Amino acid sequence: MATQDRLIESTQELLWERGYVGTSPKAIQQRSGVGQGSMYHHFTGKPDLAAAALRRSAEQMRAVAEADLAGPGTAHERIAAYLHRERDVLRGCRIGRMAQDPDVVADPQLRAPVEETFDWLRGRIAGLIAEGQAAGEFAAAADPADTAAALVAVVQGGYVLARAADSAEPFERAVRGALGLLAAHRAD
Amino acid sequence: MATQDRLIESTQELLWERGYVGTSPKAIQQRSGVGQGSMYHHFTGKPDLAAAALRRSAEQMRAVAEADLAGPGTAHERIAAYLHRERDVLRGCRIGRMAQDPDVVADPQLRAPVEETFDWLRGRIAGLIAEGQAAGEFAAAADPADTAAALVAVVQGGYVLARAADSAEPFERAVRGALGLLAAHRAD
DNA sequence: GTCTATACCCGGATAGAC
DNA sequence: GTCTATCCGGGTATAGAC
Repeated sequence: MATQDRLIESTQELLWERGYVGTSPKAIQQRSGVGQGSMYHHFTGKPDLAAAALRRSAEQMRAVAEADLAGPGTAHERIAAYLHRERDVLRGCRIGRMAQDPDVVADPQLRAPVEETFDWLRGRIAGLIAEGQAAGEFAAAADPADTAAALVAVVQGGYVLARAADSAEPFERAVRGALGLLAAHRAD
Repeated sequence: MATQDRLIESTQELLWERGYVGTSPKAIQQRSGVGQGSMYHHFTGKPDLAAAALRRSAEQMRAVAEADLAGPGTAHERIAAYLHRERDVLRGCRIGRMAQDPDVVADPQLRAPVEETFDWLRGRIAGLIAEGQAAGEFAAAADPADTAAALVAVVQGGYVLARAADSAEPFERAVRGALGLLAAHRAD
């Protein structure tokens, strides 16, 4: 693997595990096996490398979500597949985690991939809900964009509750609860 | 105000703004106006002081939530009041934020107040939902604990989406979306 | 109780040799 | 491209004087 890729991949992992403030250049060098000079040759510094890592994580998250959302089945089934996807719940969301870090939120280069990912995800799910409404699969009363925001929030908040409890259970409850409420909306 | 209280209060603020890793003893001393020696006289170190600050924040969060949840009105109205409470959305939740920090999650002293707060909140809301079901106000199909977890997760996840977007809008959408789904569950 | 001095390692980066 | 040396400040604390 190319040196840049090893740096980016190690940075992705560390950002996920320890956040932006908690991730040091030295730790990145150790995990990637890339030396100091080499790292600063390929990237101008920590923010630059973190931005590259976040862009890649955002791409990957999008691809993984799209795999479920574009799958077979009704809108409800595809949303349920997304929510029930197997996850390492206690690790949390590598993109959502960044939203807690003030240094990330303050830097447009770092915040952009985070913002874009959630904008896309909310829009994608809102589209599915609208589709389901058009097909008579959901009641038409709910606003698709609001409902989509709620569903995405349940996942992100589910991670918070799971980490707080040091157990995946609250995440699973939240997802079941959300799908239960959504089911009540089905037109049939 | 007593020296301890100034230290605790400043630590509460800094933990909220910058998280545990992002909060240094030096910053606490500067914000509180308390000197180095004084700080280490009253607390054994950063974890000790952070634990005291988190316990206090947990108490306060609980009191604020209880004010809405124990208010007048039906179960649905009280839950809606809690969800719609005026918030400085972009600041996020001072307790939920801690769940992202690996050093907090790894230290039982620090994680305990976080875990207890969310356990209490989920239980309190689950009780309200059960009450509403008994009164015929909600359909009996939904599991109260699951639904409560979903509602709490919507709030926590709403903060994540809002900070990602640098706007309160996604939070408000998520709350509206959740209440919209909940409304569909009303027995009438 | 509070102050100043001191310690030691880490964070984040630059410089210049190879 | 990569390595080692060097820099300066900050993080987190201890020691001992007042």
